[in-house]
Amino acid sequence: MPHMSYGCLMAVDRDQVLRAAAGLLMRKAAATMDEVARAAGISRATLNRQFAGRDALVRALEELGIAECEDALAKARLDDGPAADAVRRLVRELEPSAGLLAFLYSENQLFEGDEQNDGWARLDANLVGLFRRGQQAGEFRIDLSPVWLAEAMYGLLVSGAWAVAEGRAARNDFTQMIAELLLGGAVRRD
Amino acid sequence: MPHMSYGCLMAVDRDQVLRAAAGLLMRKAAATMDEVARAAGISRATLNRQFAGRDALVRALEELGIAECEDALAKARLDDGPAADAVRRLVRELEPSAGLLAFLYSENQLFEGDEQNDGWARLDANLVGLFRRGQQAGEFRIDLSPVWLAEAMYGLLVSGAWAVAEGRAARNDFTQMIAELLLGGAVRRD
DNA sequence: AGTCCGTGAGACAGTCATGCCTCATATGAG
DNA sequence: CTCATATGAGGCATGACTGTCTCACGGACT
Repeated sequence: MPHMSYGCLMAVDRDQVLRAAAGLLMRKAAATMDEVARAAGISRATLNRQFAGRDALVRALEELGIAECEDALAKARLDDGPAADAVRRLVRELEPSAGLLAFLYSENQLFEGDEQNDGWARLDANLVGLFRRGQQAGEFRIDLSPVWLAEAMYGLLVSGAWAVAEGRAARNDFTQMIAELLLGGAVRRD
Repeated sequence: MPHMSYGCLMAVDRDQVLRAAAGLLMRKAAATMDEVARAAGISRATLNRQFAGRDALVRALEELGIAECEDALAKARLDDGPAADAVRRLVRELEPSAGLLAFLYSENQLFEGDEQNDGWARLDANLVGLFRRGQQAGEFRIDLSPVWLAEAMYGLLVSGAWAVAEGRAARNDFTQMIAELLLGGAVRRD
């Protein structure tokens, strides 16, 4: 039976490993388990002790992504105030998770097996609900479906993460450029 | 020496194979060469005769994507009329290529090898130029960089392709929903 | 009919990632 | 100090994909 201090350290390590894996896999989705381990600063053996196989790692990454999104949704208080402000808060809260989201976005393997984590469905429902609320309040245009707005927001988050990762955009502009484009579009307001 | 009719048929086949490969790889990026061959209705042997290895296939897919984008850019006449209309024309012309673009978007393997096809750079330059023109003409807002607008357009095309592929959006709405969101955003105009 | 050529099917070895194993080591607990 | 535990290093067997080969079949042209 492991000591409590060990258990505690393992939890920290597990999270660090997950972060490092996400950072690497975002840039190189076909990375070897050995590369992932090296990126996390641990050996392949330890990585395999913590995650039984690549599937388990990706699944854990998915769980982490869902948990972070749920945290962001909670912190953004989607039901408070104007929907546009809620969107801005949400994008800001989602920024640290953008890299992980970008990886999960490209990992369509997950959705291939028909059993997909229902956490995404819950998140989608909340997001769609936010855009629907904005429409019903007269804030948002009604010729774009809430489902599409949610999907587009996800896509813009991924694009933003890529643009920042490749140096095509400044990290400080992340929240602004995504939220402003999603809300206001490219055409100049008069 | 192959007969002319053979050469002609081979060209058609090559394109059909590329289409089928794009259609499959968009949904399952890790598909086997055998699966790709079966999706294209040919045997693995023939697939390997047409494309020497997986790399060659992906490279050919990339070439096809670039060529289609260049065609779309040419047909959209980016320099004619209001920039917003040019964007709408471009999205419409790009629609048939959206699936292929979605695959290439997730194939970050390409950009890992530092030698990336400069066709993308040319396309980027044209697209960025379009948004810059819109800004200079006072059509587009200037607080969003042309580079980001181009990146966002690419991301929205991919998101749209996914939404259509998963049945979350109607194919008929593709052009409209992308162009309108990119140009006008979610907030209702007064 | 005869010939050519593309194709499909199958077999083959080579390569690589994976998962599991053992062993030596260092660090922390008692 | 002694011991336990997690770790790193390395080896090994398995499985999957790949690239290439051979052979037989069928269609097209002469």
